[in-house]
Amino acid sequence: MSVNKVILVGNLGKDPELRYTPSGAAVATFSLATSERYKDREGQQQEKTEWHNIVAWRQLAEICGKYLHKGKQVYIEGKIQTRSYDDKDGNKRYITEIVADQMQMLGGRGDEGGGQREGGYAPRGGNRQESRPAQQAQRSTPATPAYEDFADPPFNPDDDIPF
Amino acid sequence: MSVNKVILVGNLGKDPELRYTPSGAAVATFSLATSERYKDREGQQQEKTEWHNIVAWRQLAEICGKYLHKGKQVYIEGKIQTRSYDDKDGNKRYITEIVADQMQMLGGRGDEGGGQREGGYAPRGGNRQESRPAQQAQRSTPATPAYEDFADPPFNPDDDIPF
Amino acid sequence: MSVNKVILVGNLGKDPELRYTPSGAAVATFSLATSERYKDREGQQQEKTEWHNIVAWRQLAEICGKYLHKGKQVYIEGKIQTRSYDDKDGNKRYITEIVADQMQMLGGRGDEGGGQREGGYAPRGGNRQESRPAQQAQRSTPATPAYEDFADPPFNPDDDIPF
Amino acid sequence: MSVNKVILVGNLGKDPELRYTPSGAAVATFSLATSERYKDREGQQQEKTEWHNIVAWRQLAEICGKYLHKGKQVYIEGKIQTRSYDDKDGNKRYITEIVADQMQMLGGRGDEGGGQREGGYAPRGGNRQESRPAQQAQRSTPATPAYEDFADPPFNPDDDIPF
DNA sequence: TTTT
DNA sequence: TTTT
Repeated sequence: MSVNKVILVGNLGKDPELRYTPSGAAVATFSLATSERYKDREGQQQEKTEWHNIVAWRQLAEICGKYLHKGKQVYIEGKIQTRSYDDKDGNKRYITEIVADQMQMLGGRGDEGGGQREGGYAPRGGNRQESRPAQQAQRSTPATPAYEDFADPPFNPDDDIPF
Repeated sequence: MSVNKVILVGNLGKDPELRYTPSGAAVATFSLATSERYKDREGQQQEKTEWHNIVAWRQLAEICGKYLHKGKQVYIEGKIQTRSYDDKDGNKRYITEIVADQMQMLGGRGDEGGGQREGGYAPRGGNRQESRPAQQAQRSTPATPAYEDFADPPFNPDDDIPF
Repeated sequence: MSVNKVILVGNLGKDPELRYTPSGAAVATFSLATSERYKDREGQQQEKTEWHNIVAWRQLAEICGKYLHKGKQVYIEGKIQTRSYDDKDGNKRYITEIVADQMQMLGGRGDEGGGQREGGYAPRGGNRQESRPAQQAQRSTPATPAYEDFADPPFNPDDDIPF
Repeated sequence: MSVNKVILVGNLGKDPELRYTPSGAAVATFSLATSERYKDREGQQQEKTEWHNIVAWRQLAEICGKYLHKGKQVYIEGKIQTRSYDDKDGNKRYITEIVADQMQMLGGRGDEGGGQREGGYAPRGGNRQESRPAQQAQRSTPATPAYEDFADPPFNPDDDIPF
């Protein structure tokens, strides 16, 4: 019953740090700058930069560690998460991070890209029919497209297409 | 290198239609209304309604078919897709649809809910260590949280947590 | 060259607090809960709640103060912002907030609503021609719609429509 | 009570077309490509391109007409809108467009940028107090930041700041 | 019609 | 700490 979604386009302040948990899961962290321009009361153009702590896990972490670098412009989609930890004086501290579930490299040539999703999903589908029913080819074309016309299951257009 | 994302909150115009492809994949379709209020030049409050064609596949289709109904308020996240088809006169026609990959029921109690994603993802992880290393419990609390402090891999907080 | 966008659907943890700056600007603050369900390693359904600090300014603050209350479900669109302040021991602390620029009440009847934007924008347009050229009514209908067919300038459909 | 939001990152297929309505409002139109990669059933990498019809009005239209060009990578935020028109045979046709309300140029150097919003908003604020109350400078630093600590009204940090 |  |  709720939505927690963040969309950022910004530049990395440093190269990502890639680490591994004891059980072997990759985790990449980096900071991302977004900036906003505004005019102050003297009418001067000013700029204000916001720094975001980005965390990526598993396959997406590996890709971030491999392809991102300081200054790179990226699109990040994820969720907001606040963790608590105890600082050196034993006080509870909070840190807010963006847990990425999608990353897109933007802009530069020399930047090989492709959208990347978190998680390394298993392939869909499986035992699908190779043969297409003959009558499908003969179906008439009604004014309203029937369900057979849905040409595109998400993420795997070749899978399970009914015509 | 691109992003195609739609976020809608609106109400169903009718009950969803749930169908199956020849190979057995579920597909649900429904129309969703969003409305915008504005003042016309006479200063009268006006309302303009936009109708969106929503398509959901597989597990998400099943959930839509089972739980959604006319009038229900939902959050939809997905992508824009334009399909072509031939109308009864043989002319090429285009229809733009929103292929949903997330749906959230909103509003009413009596609406059991929970976020729903397209696809029925397999569980992550697998062979994870059950035992937690003893030294983890003794670690000091540095000013900067270490990677062991990342408490929350996305979607499966219990999996692969390093402390 | 950057984007900083947050979209939340959640419920208020308390009634909003509405205050005014010395110069008279309204500011509303409230916390918003979003929750995520997941299965732990014992296969038990678990829920994790994230609390977001929301800040709204000016007209949007007034609306939040007037219409929102504890438990209300809302859609919030805004940006992430981290402020620093000095705590009682003189240490620099950081707090991350969502500065709202749109709010939508969701769900309940008895909730009069309508999308609300930050800022109290001035009306658009101004000296527009009341008379519509006669030939507009006679224009033919080409296969490709001309610019005159754009029926809908955003947010104010009656303003500046060319036909 | 509804949300209709689109976020796109893609490349222009052609230079934008900039036109003016009879009453003088600028309107820019262009098509934007987003592409998705997927593996077909032979395991071959495939690409599917989606073309979006973008419409921008007024000040944003002028900026698009001036700075965008074929191939340029942009971020677009807007809403989905379907218009109807009559084709040359007198049949009602529908076209779905994205009415942009924000545009960001991405990527290229040689691309002067800055976020652009639809509408040419009037400046906020106005007669604000120049002098800051003396006691503000002396306030103590409580554990919980008070409202006076809100350092940043959106879009105009210098306006109406209470300390 | 773009881009990788 | 980035970028324009």
